[in-house]
Amino acid sequence: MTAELSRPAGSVLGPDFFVRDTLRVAEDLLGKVLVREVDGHVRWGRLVEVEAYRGPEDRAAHSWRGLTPRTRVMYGPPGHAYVYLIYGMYNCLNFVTRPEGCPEAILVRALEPGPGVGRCSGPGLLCRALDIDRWLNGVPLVPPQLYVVDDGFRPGPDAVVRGPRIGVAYAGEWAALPWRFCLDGPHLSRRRRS
DNA sequence: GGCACGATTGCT
DNA sequence: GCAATCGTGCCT
Repeated sequence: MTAELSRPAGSVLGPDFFVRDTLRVAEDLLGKVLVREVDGHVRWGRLVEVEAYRGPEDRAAHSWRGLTPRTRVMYGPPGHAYVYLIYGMYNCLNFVTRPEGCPEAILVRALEPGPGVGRCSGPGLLCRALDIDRWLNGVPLVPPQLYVVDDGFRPGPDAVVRGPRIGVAYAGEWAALPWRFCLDGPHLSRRRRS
């Protein structure tokens, strides 16, 4: 069987999708399918948890400190992967949004696992499950390596849950903004508080 | 060159 | 509660 046959059917999201307002893109990403292909082997999962980061004014965003070697990709064109190493042991995957020169991105925090993907709640484990590391930093989100597909699934009107972003308590007032978007279910990195 | 710390995770 | 583990950003 070929890689084509096991790819999810649908349209690939391009720069015109990611260039829009970052909060809007984050919400619209819920339910879309993240696809990773390694050596012709396809793995995918449905996006159920993402967070918006809007620099340089957003103190929680890496781009808060401006243009540095690490944040260069965030300043680049939309529809590219921003991957960084965290705590020396995990990678985190982001999608760059907004036009070139506007350093914003969306952190991918959890997937509903599809074929070839084990349970992977949390940005570090998700990257491990999909074989995503910093060598993919800066690559465009196009087939076959790494891309996002709209397969027609649409969350129900009340399915989207918003809340404060995880792990950014240092960011002062920015930490409280409801810029984490989830589809409630068993695959979130942290369940909604009762 | 040195040093503090992190958009995490799992074990005590 | 805390250690693992290392690149990044800021300081000297």
